[in-house]
Amino acid sequence: MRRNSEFNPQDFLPYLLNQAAEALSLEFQRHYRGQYGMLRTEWRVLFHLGCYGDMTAKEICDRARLHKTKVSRAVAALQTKRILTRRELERDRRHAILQLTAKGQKVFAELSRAAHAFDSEVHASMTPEEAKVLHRCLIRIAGFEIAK
Amino acid sequence: MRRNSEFNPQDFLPYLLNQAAEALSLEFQRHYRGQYGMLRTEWRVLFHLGCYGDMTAKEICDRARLHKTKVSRAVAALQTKRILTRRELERDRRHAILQLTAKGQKVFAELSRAAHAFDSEVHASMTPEEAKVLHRCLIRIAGFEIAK
DNA sequence: AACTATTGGTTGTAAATGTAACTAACAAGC
DNA sequence: GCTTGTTAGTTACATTTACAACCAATAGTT
Repeated sequence: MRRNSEFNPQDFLPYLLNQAAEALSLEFQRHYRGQYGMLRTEWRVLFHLGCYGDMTAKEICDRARLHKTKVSRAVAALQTKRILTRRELERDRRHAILQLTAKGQKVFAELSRAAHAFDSEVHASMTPEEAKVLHRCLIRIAGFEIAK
Repeated sequence: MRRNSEFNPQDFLPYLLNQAAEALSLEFQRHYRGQYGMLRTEWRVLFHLGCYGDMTAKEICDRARLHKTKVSRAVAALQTKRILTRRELERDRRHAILQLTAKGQKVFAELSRAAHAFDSEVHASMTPEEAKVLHRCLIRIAGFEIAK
């Protein structure tokens, strides 16, 4: 049996997008994983807290589009790593505000710097115009257009 | 503690890319998962066999950038689903050529059609020019430029 | 032929993820 | 007050994945 189709995997956007995302994620992993032994979800939680400031687990779920169990476990892990602490709200004890510790802030600052550098490096392979189009398309595909 | 950073997650390419990829993958899943109970890796293997024709597991690993254990298990699953068969090479019995059964070809044809439709739908949200730029950038990021 | 290395692929086991069920706190209706 | 519903979050269990060890076939060396 020969080639069944004129369809090329690289022309199928979900596939191509996944490959590109995987390539970048894998490479950036070494920063949070190698240096701090963090998992992807842990880095995401730290990232969101660092970028947006203190918030509840629920807010992280919504913003990062992560399931609550994933966030729950990541928060627990970050807690034992002394990256963040939880402060229960007395007016509604279901909520707990998560906030970075001093150590958490330091780690975030370092990873944030690495992220910036990494991002610049990736962007170096394209023109400013390309970068703009890419960003616009991805925002649209990710469905962020309304949310923002 | 307030916002720690001017860094916006949506400006971090690995993150944005991941969100976009996840959004599309999740949506397309329902075709191979809902209709045929396939896992992502199984669909990928089928996809590659369908697009490129018969090949060994190793070739699928290389092309699809999947680890051999993942492919091994996906192949086993597709075999019990009667989607593909393996034919050992007599001149080197380590290799086995994988090929789609008649049923496998039919399933591929259907999913391939769904994939095309899905892709067109996604592309409908951008101009041809944007699509070209997006494709070019993603190919570069995925590291396909040389491989192809 | 015997010895080592490499290759293609599988299997075992631990770690991570997804799903559903659950708990606790609050809110709303009666 | 009590009953029902909703929300935030955790836990338990099943599925999936990652990583390392493994096996069998071949290639390369002596």
